[in-house]
Amino acid sequence: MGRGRVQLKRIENKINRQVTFSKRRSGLLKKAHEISILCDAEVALIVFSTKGKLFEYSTDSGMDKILERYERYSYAERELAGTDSESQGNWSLEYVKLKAKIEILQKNQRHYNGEDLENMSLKELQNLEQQLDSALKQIRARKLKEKEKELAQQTPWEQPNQGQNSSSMLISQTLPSLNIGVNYEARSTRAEEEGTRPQPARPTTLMPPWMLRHVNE
Amino acid sequence: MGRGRVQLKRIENKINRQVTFSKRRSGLLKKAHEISILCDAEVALIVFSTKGKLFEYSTDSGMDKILERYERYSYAERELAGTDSESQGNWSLEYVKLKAKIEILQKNQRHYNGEDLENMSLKELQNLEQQLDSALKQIRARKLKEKEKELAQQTPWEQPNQGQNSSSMLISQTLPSLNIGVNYEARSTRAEEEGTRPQPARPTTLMPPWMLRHVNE
DNA sequence: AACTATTTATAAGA
DNA sequence: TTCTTATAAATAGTT
Repeated sequence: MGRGRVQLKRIENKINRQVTFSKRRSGLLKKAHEISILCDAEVALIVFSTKGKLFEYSTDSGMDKILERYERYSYAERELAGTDSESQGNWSLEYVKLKAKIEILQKNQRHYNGEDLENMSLKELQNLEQQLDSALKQIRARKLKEKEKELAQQTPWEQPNQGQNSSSMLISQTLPSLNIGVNYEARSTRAEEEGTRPQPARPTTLMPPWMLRHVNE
Repeated sequence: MGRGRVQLKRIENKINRQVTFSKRRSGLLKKAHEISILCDAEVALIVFSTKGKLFEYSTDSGMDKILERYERYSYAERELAGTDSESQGNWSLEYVKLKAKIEILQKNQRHYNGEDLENMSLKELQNLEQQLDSALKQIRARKLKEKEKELAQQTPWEQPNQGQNSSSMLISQTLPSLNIGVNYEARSTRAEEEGTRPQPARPTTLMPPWMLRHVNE
């Protein structure tokens, strides 16, 4: 568009190419934005220049979310292809497994949110209920503790009870029933999240390691 | 472009929006392709229609490669620190990122299990409590329904409930221990036109969620 | 799905 | 680089 037909061919003149890139890039971004607004679409656009500089546009839902959605969407189709296409790259297997693990975790989380219950059996539901019930108990115990602490802070003359010991003890006393079983422990030592406390060794895991194998690998 | 100025605003008329979407989409894809050829750029374009249908374009290097490159690029920017030992391989960054995501999900899940509450504030605890409380309500409602169904099945003169539900329930009740793992959520093949969330008839993980809990560690 | 009247995008030039 | 301008392209409204 402009003073001459466009030939779909790499522009050899470097300067020219750079200029055209700049112009067309902004045009492309603009149009991506327009379609997203006008048509209520979710758009993600990524452009790397020849020199490797990144330009991007994404609907306000955010690039990551869209890419995730894309992964989810296309993951299914790829998987149907079967093992051979995946298994050639050593890492892609790893990757796929991690993805699968995430899927499972997310599904699980939906269950904990009371979503997605349609296909659960009675037994599964009962287990889930019990689990949540006991979790609630612990949370309430903890809440109480927290409130006490708050109150204590309002009475400066009192020595504020400083016991995270006592609190955690209380908790584990309240709810010993679930933490039975095989101690499958393999945490990596990353502590990037916020409250980085040296978390007390976690007993955990009712599931024998061999069961975990599939998910874990 | 066309017989009237364009207003950057969602087109309310549904038909119109759909038509415009179709036209502009092809225009956008074309331009994406053009810039990639003319300017030798690497381009990835993802568009989800309102109805959730996916359209995509990517330079021949392939969508995955570009997305990977993107992740690497933006990841590097976001976390200048970086796990140096990992960052040499291109894929390992992806890997690390997934790992991190899993960590977060797991941490979350621990909270849902009533564990790891020591560092949560009162407000967080309250939110969590509320969340679990409502989840429990839903679970109990669902349980009730499932019980009813079970009862109905014990009366042979009644129309036998012909659900995939019942069969999967039977299976998971009979031999929960064997169907673990591996079944990475067989995704149903994507219906073309249906609504936003193509996840209606989810065919259950064969693994009971309460077992999955221990994926946690 | 085709057809234009117009608006936009942009290749060249300054 | 930025602006200007002639023209090619894209496309809104129509058929």
